[in-house]
Amino acid sequence: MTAIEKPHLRAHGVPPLKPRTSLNDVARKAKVSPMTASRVFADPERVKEATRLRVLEVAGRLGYRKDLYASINSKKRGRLPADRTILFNCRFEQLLEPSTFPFFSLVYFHFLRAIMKRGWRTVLTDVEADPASFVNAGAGDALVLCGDVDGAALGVAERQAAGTPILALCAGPVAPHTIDPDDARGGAMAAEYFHARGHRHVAVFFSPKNRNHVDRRTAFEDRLAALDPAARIDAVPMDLTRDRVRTDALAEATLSGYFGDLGALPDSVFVVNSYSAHLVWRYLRKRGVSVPGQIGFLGYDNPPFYQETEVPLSRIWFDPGAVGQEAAARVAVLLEKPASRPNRILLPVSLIDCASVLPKTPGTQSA
Amino acid sequence: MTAIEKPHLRAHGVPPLKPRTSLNDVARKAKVSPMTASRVFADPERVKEATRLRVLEVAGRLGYRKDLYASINSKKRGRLPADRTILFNCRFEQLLEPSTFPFFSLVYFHFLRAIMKRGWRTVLTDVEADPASFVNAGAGDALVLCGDVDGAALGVAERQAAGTPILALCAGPVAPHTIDPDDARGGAMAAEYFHARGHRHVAVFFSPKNRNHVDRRTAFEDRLAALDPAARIDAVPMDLTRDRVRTDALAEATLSGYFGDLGALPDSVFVVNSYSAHLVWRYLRKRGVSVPGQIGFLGYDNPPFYQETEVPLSRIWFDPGAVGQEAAARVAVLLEKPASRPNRILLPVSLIDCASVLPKTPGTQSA
DNA sequence: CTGTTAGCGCTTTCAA
DNA sequence: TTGAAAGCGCTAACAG
Repeated sequence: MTAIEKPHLRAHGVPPLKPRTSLNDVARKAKVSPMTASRVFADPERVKEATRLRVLEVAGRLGYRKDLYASINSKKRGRLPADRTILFNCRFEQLLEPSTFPFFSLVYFHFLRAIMKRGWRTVLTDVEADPASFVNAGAGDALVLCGDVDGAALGVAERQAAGTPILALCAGPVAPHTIDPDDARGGAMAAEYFHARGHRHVAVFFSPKNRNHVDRRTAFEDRLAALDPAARIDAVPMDLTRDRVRTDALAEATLSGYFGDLGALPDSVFVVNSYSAHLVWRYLRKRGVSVPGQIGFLGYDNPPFYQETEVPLSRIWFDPGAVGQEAAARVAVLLEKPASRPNRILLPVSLIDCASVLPKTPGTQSA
Repeated sequence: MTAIEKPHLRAHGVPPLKPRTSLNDVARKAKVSPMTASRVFADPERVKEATRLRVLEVAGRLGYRKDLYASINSKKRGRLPADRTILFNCRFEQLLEPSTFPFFSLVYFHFLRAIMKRGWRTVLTDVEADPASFVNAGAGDALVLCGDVDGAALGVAERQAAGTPILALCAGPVAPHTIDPDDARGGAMAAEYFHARGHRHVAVFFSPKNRNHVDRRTAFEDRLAALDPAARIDAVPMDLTRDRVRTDALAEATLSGYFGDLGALPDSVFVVNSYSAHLVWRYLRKRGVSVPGQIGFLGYDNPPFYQETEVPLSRIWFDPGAVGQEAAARVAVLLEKPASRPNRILLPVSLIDCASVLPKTPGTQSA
């Protein structure tokens, strides 16, 4: 009964375990056949009470517990499907440090609930943080990649999941099957929103490394230029690093650089992601710039803080719940027909208008 | 290759699946022994390239994928531990509708990360919402109950997890092993905080159905009475239902009832949970009652909104990350020694002072 | 009510 | 580099 060394587990950081008591051990000690012992746990009614109690007593004393893997495996006589596990990969940081609101958590939990209803279990992993445990998680029937993925990590994941359908969520087109918000539409809607209110000078804050953000910005610029060729757009890159403190410091510098002494403000700002929006809003508030009095504000995503400001902030958003549910539906399809051809689903976005961008009268329009 | 009906799965809402291609099928078609085919996937280097490619080709064509359960089961020759799965149960609602901040999500993700490092996987369930899928999730090596649990659901869970260690998190003493915040200390700290600032008339808002909240309130009253026997405490029950809209409506009524025409305000309010705190704060703000000018405010937990108000709000909190990590450590112990005796761990709480309770000069103290 | 037999799909071991 | 034999722990099917 000593601990066992299994090199291939050691390598993955799995500690050695003591051997378990098996059903045979129990049966032997209880002087019954393994089958009877098995019945005690699978179908107690069919075992005479005296026998059952004896078996249970022995089992308890020996610390017996059914081995799920063996159990499921044996049931495959009747062709029980084997695994029914889906690997859901997301950077833990994105789950653990929901900077302004728990977007990816919500995607995950909605996915989880929907897929469980279909009879599947989920194992959450983070290839990037811990490739070993990702590998250790074993095979899955499908792999969902949620949010940003590092290139190297993507490689590991794809190799591990070879032969398995892979679905990318809010990650851009890194896999054959993807679900993304309709970023182009989001950007265009923003342009229309400002234009309808006569705003002709808008600062766009975006993170150049995030594909979704770039798409939003690009579509925004294209649409605004089409609507109002003379409109002025200041595209301000605002890096989102993986270190929050650093991100905040960078933002501070960027914002000071852009706004300068706050002399000539743009008509409005359009911030294409919620964390940056929060930073921009704080920056302006701290310096006494009134929103929407002095400057219009349009954010992205839908964290609670947009609603808690003195004047609630308009924003464009898409529902994380919809992402999760759509993902579950899509995974179900891929599970049925693993060879489905590549497909990119765009989720509709919508605008919540809180009048944080005031209409300008023609006379007061900026040059 | 037709779909199969398995009554015991049907009952749990699991759809029938098609039989899978097995390693033997592949081996036969590729004209190699099952062993060689096995090596192609377990240890490719050891198979001659030509053979390997042939096997892979056939496997691809037949849509073969390794059966995890069989694989793990067979490895037990060397006495590999069996399952390594922990059931983590939490009401989906609590995960999906983080009213003001994602407390339980954070507990879960922290637990997950810590327990994965130890080589365990996690399956998330909600007995209450879906007992069937809970049962269907299979056996686990331990069960963690997180947050409120309904009595009946608790029964199902306990029966299902018979023989397995059960750990309750922030749920009160519903299981032999528990981890809870030190609510008594939290309440006492609140009392000391108000007393040190000369506040002698405090309204406590709490949810009578939540054990943690009641503990906080009780400890608060006891301690304040001990410090200042003449202090006046208004205990205001504020129900947290599972329907958010209803909760908000009830809160509105309760608050109107308590504050009336806002004539005689208490010195301070102490709200023992974050969602209620949010509601109380909004109520006061909407009616132009200034915090902390006209009324002091002490909240509980640590959602971001406490920091976003004009004057940040003081609060007592404990770290959800600590709950998750402590839980992982405790589960690890229970896994080693399943027969450990019952144990209740109290997590330290601390106070973040944002001066949202102003010191009263003796002359201005209320009666 | 209980036992016997056979077998789940894969892998270890050992021999060729 | 490959294969044959044996076995993982449990359970379906069928007998008694």
